Amino acid sequence: MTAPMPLRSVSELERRGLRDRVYDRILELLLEGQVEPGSRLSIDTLAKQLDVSPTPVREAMVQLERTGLVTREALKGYRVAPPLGPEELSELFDARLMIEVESTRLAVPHADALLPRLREAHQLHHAWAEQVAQELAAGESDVRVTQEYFAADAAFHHAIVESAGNRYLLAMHDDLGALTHRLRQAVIRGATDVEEAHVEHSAVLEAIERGDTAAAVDAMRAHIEGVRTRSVRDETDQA
Amino acid sequence: MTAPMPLRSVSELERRGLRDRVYDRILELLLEGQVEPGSRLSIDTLAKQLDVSPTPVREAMVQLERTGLVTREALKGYRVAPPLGPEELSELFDARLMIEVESTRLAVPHADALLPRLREAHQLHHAWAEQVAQELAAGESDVRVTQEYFAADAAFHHAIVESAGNRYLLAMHDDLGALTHRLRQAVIRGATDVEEAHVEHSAVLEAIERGDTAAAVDAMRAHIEGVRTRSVRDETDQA
DNA sequence: CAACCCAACTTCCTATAGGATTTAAGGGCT
DNA sequence: AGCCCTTAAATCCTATAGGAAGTTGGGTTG
Repeated sequence: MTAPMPLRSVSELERRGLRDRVYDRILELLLEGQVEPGSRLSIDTLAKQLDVSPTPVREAMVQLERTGLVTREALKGYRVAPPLGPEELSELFDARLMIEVESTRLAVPHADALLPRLREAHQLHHAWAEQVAQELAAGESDVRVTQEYFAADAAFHHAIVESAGNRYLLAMHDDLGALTHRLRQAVIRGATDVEEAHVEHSAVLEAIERGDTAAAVDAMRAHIEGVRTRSVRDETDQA
Repeated sequence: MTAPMPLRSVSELERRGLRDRVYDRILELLLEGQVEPGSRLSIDTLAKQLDVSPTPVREAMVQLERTGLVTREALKGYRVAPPLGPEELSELFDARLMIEVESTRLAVPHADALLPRLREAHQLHHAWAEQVAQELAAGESDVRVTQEYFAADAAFHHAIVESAGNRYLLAMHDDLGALTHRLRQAVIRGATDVEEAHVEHSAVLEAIERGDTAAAVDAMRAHIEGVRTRSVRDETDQA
């Protein structure tokens, strides 16, 4: 007979239709940051580009509306969401602060499961941070390198929130993740930014390794505030 | 010429297509709680019942997926989400606790704008709570009365989160709102529940009136924990 | 010259049709 | 009887067509 085999249940293998693949493809386009904010996203045009009919594209757009990356106006179509204004930025950081601090608090007791993945993500973050720093020093800017750096950064935070063991916290964090991503693209300005971020990550990691909840929370708070500070600094530099 | 008239900008009058109305209609059906969890939601059947084509229904379902009220399995269709298990319930309360406590903290400084609406919501909550208590004493249970009571309760919390002045907090709170609503339907068991809830609301209101942030936060925390306690108590009573 | 109006085009939105997949039922085999 | 396979119905999913609303441009009028 079929003994208790480590067979992953079918319900866990999530099945995907065409609509989901179209969603992923459009999401890529948006996160690459090549399309400028405010520009129109024509259903028919996207359908032709992706070589599918408008119907699944339309459904993917409904799904994308949720992420905040696109805005919809009935009978007028979709647009790439405009860039975040100062007050939206501030509110976004406040929300992230709340979620990540609480997640850190809840995650420290589960450090056993968390630490391996967190160390791996931290190491990747370090490697790509150096790459980015090198490129900045050389005056280049490879899109793929920055993409990988962002992914490593996101993985670090994602691991912590996931280990908090609260699916709603995780869902909220992922929701903000897309908006945060668009923010990140504007944050790398000085070469010191990535290094500072890595140092702050290290502080969080070490506190978790020691099992020091209070220190971990403080370190996370300091990190988020650090990102906020660098963000507004770069913003004003740009102006 | 058109002087600076108090004309509400067109962008604020949200335009609505058929898809949005279908969404509202299906949402009503789900929040009424008449459809049993786990049952299938056929696209075609819904389309016939609402007398529209399957296309807008399909898009409304994509939108509903986000609320957590329905679950989707590709090529198999949609189902009414199963009832929340114990751990999901616990996580939901933790998430609500985080959001509402933080919102209370942020809302107290804006008490001027908040208090009028909060007092009104509180009064409504009181009125409907008495109605519910009367019906429970008489052994009846009018669906519309409990609906109104839930709406008043939601309005109270919504007012506070809205006054926090953070759109992301508000969005997250509304997201949890749908799930919370399904939870509420199981919470009214003893007649004392609604009275206890009202007393706890009063404590929150009074603390905000005094401008006492710490007390307001504590009162809100006590309220959420109170709901949690009553929820699990009624749950075990039922078993 | 500016403002308005009208017409043609573009785009979105809903409805319908057909292909693909799942589900349920019935007959045959072990 | 129990299990499996096959067949039919129902359902979901994608594609296409046509109607409705919005957008753009040119022409006209004050």
